[in-house]
Amino acid sequence: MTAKTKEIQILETGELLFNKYGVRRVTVEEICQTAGVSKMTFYKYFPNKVDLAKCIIQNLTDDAEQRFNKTMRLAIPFTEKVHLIIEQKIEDNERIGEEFYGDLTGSVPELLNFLQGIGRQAYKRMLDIFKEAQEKGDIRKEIPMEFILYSLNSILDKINDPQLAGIFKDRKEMIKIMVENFFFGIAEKHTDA
Amino acid sequence: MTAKTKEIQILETGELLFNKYGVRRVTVEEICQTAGVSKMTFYKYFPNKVDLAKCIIQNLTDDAEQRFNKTMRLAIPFTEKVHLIIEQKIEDNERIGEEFYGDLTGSVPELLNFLQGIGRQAYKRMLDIFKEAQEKGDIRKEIPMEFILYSLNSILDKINDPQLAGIFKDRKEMIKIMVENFFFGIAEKHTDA
DNA sequence: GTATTGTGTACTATATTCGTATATAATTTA
DNA sequence: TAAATTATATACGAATATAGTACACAATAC
Repeated sequence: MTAKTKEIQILETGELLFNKYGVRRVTVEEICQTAGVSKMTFYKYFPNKVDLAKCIIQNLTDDAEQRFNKTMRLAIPFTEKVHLIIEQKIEDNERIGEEFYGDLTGSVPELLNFLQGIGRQAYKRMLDIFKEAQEKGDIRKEIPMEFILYSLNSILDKINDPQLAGIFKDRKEMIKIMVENFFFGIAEKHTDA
Repeated sequence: MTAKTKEIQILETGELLFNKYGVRRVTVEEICQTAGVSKMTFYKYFPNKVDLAKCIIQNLTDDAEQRFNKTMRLAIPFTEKVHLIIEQKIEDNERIGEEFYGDLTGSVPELLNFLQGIGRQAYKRMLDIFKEAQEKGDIRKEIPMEFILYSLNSILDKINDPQLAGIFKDRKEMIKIMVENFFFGIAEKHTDA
């Protein structure tokens, strides 16, 4: 039927189940049964459940990075680019279900560090892009890069703040608002680049 | 804040979590924490988790029955009534989430019997209504009531058939098609009653 | 053939969950 | 206020579920 390797079957099944129920509520055996794979095969490819989750997140992140780079290389005005990036960020977040994400920060604390690590990498990439944009004149020159740095960190932290989560109807809405506010609050007004 | 009793808080929390994750994946302690209730209080009102699930289903069923009776007492044509009933049935099904329902028939077999019992009660009520409808001329007289009985049973059985589940995109779609087919396949054609 | 890859079962150790006991706090009622 | 009711928090043993491994065997690829 499917010419997929067992490893890919496990990865796809994991993504499906984790998105639906979160990491905590899903067992290794359940993944195996759903994927049509024996437990031994699972442990051949992944040391444990949390590592599978990490692997899935890593794949999703790599995908997101590729799309991000692709968009950044486009020869379009900066503001337009930012719009595309925001839309992509929202799409990216939709690919990790609310339950999956909830477990990352809550019941499986090990994954929180992992995710924060990934966040920091993304943060560095963004910083380079902002520096470049500032040199090009897309971001106001008088804003210290340290402030942008601080603001970005602030956003990354707040994403996991339960108090803030209560203000918005869901996480996606929160991210949308925050990212839009961040970008367009610092963007130099200009109609074309 | 909420003037709700602890028992109602537990019931509402249970409905919420069971609908989202199914009975199997939710623990008693989780219900208690989410409901803001101690475990002792839980066991004061409910002997165990499965019994809570039963209670929730019973409540939903009672609600559905009330709405059903209300609709049946309306002075409108039979076909119109059937349309309303179908819509209600679909709404009823939407109130029990896919995951909740899945656990009822799968991992928590005790609940299957319970649900089938409820199904049989509903079945008796329906039968009376069909008899009345047949006398009134809303259903073709030449159809033996035994066949209607058989067809109804057949539908109730098939709802839990995993093979059939694969044919439709989801359970709701399946029920909609089956109920519509059942009703309008036996309905006497007439423009008004 | 013979590697390779995968399966199925059984098994132990560990972790989770259940349900209860107990002592204490908060609230209601008389 | 005193007594009764209701809820909580913690701890606990028992039952259950899950993790991860060992082993013997089957299917498939080369």
